[in-house]
Amino acid sequence: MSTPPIGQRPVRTRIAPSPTGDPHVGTAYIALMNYCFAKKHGGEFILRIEDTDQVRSTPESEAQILAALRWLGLDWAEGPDVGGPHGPYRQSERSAIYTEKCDQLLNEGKAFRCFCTAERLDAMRKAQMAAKMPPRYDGTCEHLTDSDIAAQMAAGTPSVIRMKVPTDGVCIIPDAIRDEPIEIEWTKVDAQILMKSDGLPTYHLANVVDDHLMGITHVIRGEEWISSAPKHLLLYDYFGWEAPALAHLPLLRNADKSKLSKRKNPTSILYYQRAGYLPEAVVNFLGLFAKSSGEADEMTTLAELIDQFDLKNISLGGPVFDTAKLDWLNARYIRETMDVAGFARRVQEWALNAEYLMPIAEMAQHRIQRMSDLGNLVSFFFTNRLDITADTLRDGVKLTDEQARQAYQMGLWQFDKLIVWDKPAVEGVLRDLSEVLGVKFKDLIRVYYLAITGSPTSVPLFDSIVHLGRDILRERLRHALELLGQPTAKEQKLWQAQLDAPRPTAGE
RNA sequence: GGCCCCUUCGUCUAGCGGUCUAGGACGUCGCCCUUUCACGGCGAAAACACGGGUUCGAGUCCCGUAGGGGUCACCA
Repeated sequence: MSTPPIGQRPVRTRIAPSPTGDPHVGTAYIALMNYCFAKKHGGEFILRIEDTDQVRSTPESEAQILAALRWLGLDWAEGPDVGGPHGPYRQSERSAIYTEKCDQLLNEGKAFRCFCTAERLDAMRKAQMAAKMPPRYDGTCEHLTDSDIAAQMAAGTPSVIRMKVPTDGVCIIPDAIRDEPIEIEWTKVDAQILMKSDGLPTYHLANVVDDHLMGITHVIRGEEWISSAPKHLLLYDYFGWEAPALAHLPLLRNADKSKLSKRKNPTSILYYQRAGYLPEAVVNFLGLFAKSSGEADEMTTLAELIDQFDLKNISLGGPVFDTAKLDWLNARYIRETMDVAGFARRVQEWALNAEYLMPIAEMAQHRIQRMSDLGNLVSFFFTNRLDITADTLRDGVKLTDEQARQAYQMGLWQFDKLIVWDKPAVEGVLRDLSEVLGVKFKDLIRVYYLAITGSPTSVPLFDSIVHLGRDILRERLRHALELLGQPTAKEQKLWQAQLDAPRPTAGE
């Protein structure tokens, strides 16, 4: 019945991704740290899907994240696909648990029902900002009487549940990779919404409840969570649970030091896969951020990484995700860890496999006379960066350079917005773009053919884009902009406005 | 802006008061090897953000300043 203190229990860590997009290298990095920590201490690493955001979560994203982590070799002992004693491992299937826990807080007076509308809260925050005050919930609903609440409920007014927070004192947050604990005053902590009006919990509630129920002993997560750590610690306290040890890892950065983003860098694991990186090289590269390199060879196996793993070795400065060293490592894995036959096999697995080849064969079959024509026709499917110049992009093009640059930049924005990645969606973006730019569809398509395939004529464009995937597409468009000239901040603003302007036949 | 985190070569980092005229790796550049390219070998340029303390002595400890980042959602 009585659980031993966390320090005496077997280590259990988790990765808890939200399935709202492509599998991110940041997720892989955090997962690797959790994985290594657990293995180092003979513990277990588990996977939980945090899909309480009904609007943005998709099953496709979940499947891709699982596949990506598997590809990297970070196996989990428990998870939505493999089950386990603490399931279900998908938060959308655990609603009843959260409702029960939340009701408990409500009954104990540690949380309260709130009927404030989004509009009122918006106005409130604006006013607070204007008055140079930190935007915080103003407590309007905190002291409603039971009859007030009953009346509102009876009237069917939508409501959320918020947690109560102390009005004075400071929250001490011990952090496993920092020498001193972090301190945050309780007055700086907002009355966080625990339960949304759709009846699903927010991250804060679900995360705490699940970490406890799943026996997580160490929460190793990104630095972006530091400021909400007091809420989590308070929840553990409210429930009378011992909080797990916390460790906040520095965030991976773009070259300009901002938080790693797909706008400035390829961030999808799928991209690195498609670009021909080996999973062992990717893991090795990510592991370098947590390994005190000293004089030792930086090429290390996952086993060595685990063996030397220590949270204290992690540098606190956010590392720039610069893949130059990844390229070098990948080259070494290619030439040092496999013989020729092994290398040939890896290449087959990479892109010369039936799954990847089939759609290409379908597109090419009716466009060639000899099989030897295939190489020139579809080589763009097997390369990362195209070997082209600015003049390649102008071959027979009716658009001006400026229009072409707009077409590429706008495409970059619009393709990123697509939730479903299929042929009609891709075609929709391009048709829409031709309208916005006021150019013939045919003329617009040509500049895309050039940037994507490197040739003015090739296999069907929309299918090609779908098959290449959004990451390679993004890279090709970015490359095209590099060649033709990066849009200035002014141009970007202008073009963005042009896209946002209402149109008679609005796409999307 | 408030709060919080962070700060050694271009990048990843070693350094935990004296051994630092600051070490390694990637990248860059040069030379060598070589029918090309790559690999490999040798070598070079390249950093302690700034200002105050503490100390016999500071990259290492303390305090400021500057800079960067994160966060302030019915997203995680």
